Amino acid sequence: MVIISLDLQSESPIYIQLRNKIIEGIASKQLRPGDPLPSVRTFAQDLGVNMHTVNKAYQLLKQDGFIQIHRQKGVVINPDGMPSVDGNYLANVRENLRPVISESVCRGMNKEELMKLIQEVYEEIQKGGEHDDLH
Amino acid sequence: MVIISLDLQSESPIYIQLRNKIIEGIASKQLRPGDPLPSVRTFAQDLGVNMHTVNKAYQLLKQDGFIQIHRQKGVVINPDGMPSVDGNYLANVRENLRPVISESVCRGMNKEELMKLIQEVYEEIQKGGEHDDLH
Amino acid sequence: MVIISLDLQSESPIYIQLRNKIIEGIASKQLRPGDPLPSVRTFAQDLGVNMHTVNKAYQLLKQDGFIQIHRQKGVVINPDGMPSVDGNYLANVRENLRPVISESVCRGMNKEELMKLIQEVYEEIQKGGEHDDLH
Amino acid sequence: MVIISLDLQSESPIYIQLRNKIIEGIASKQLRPGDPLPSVRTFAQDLGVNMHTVNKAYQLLKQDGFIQIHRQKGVVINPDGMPSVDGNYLANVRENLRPVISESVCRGMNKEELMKLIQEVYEEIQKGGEHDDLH
DNA sequence: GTGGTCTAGACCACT
DNA sequence: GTGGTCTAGACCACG
Repeated sequence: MVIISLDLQSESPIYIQLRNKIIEGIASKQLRPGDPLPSVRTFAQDLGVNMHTVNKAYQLLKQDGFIQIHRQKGVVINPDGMPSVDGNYLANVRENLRPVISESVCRGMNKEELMKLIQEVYEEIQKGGEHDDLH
Repeated sequence: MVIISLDLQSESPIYIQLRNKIIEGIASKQLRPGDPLPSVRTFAQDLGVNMHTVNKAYQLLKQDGFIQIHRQKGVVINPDGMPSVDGNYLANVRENLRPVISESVCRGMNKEELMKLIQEVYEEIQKGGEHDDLH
Repeated sequence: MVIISLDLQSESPIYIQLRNKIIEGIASKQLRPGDPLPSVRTFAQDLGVNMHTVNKAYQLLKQDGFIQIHRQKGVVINPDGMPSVDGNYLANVRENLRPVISESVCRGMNKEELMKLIQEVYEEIQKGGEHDDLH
Repeated sequence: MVIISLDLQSESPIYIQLRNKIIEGIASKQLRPGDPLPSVRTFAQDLGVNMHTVNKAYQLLKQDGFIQIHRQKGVVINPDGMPSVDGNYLANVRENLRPVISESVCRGMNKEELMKLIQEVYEEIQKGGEHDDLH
């Protein structure tokens, strides 16, 4: 599995960063449905954080359907596929996007520049996974 | 000035919400450079929040160059124009966008759908200001 | 507020017991929408358990819409009303009821006895609140 | 014997699920007093779970008088009849029912709806056995 | 003072 | 060995 780097000084909680990193891993196909994730304890040790912090990230991911916490196999990327884009999620994303886009507009970005930026990030995410298909 | 609605149960701090709402106001041209903003005290009372909270939002906005705070004239949208898109800001946006886009990808949105969503939000923001150009 | 008794020896986790007790309090109208709940710390001290245990119960209740965790007012019974009976919840209840009812059937209870038992518990819950309308 | 489906991601332990499924089988008369149950080993293999897990379920069932375990004859549904409804069991059921009923009340179910739900589940259980009286 | 986050360390149930 | 639960104690952001 690819190295996950956390910013322990960041304002955003570690468990949120971890959650996001794992989601990025899935988006970039470095992690695929059915793939195992480390146990809370070993992962915590590897990352240099507390067990509970990893657990909190796992609980979030489980709640949203990204992973399964299995009684036998441990933790795996949800083999039944990812959660879908429901109305609830869409509303959420819109609400998250609003301030970001607003600020960009204020700062003078036009629609084209914004679109280009989004596209760049989009491709950056996909590119993250093309180097190692094996993990 | 248009009514600002805050979600007091939201996970995001009130002062951040307030900051964002004001930025949205600027983006939608409901607030224009030179426009006055309420004093910390009256604004706090109108919103039903703590004075410190409004002050914190103002400090953030001032720091980023969105507003100016004068002892006599009070608070105004920066008449010298808005801050620009510097490398620092761009890097920040990218970092904020990554998890959102990643999750959308995981949930099965393709690039076109994502672009359409962004565009919708973009236009939604601009539309917010077309009703009352005066305030 | 009425005394809440927890069984620290029980097999069911304390935070689940606490969650249930609070729900029972709402069902019996000892707790009404808008009523405040103690802070995690004071409640923990009153109950003789750890802060995190109370917090976990609160998080569960918040997640299901029974309470709101308010930035200003602290924790309150959801003033906008209780969550409704959706399909998801119904399916859940059925799944929980199945083994209980099955075992009762095995042990020789007929439908009438079962109904009577349910009714008794139902009225027991409502009766819990008739003594003190004030809290 | 009818297929038993276990949810390996469920929060409730597998051996409890298994215990309950067998009790449901008895309640629906798919399993009758004297009927044999698979040996621990074969059952474990069929279900794809650990031998200890099946054993634990059997021990629980034996303890409550639902099954008998003989060294030679193997495991059978108790031919001397099922355990009865004693005060201990009743108190237990009431305690289990309380939170479920409370939550239903909170969510706005009235007594009639609740009764109807119970009745439905009750009949669902009985219906489970009408297809194959033989096994 | 409030909840949110994080740590360290412990016990237990489950498989 | 796994996750689940609980404790004690700490720091911080928020209001």
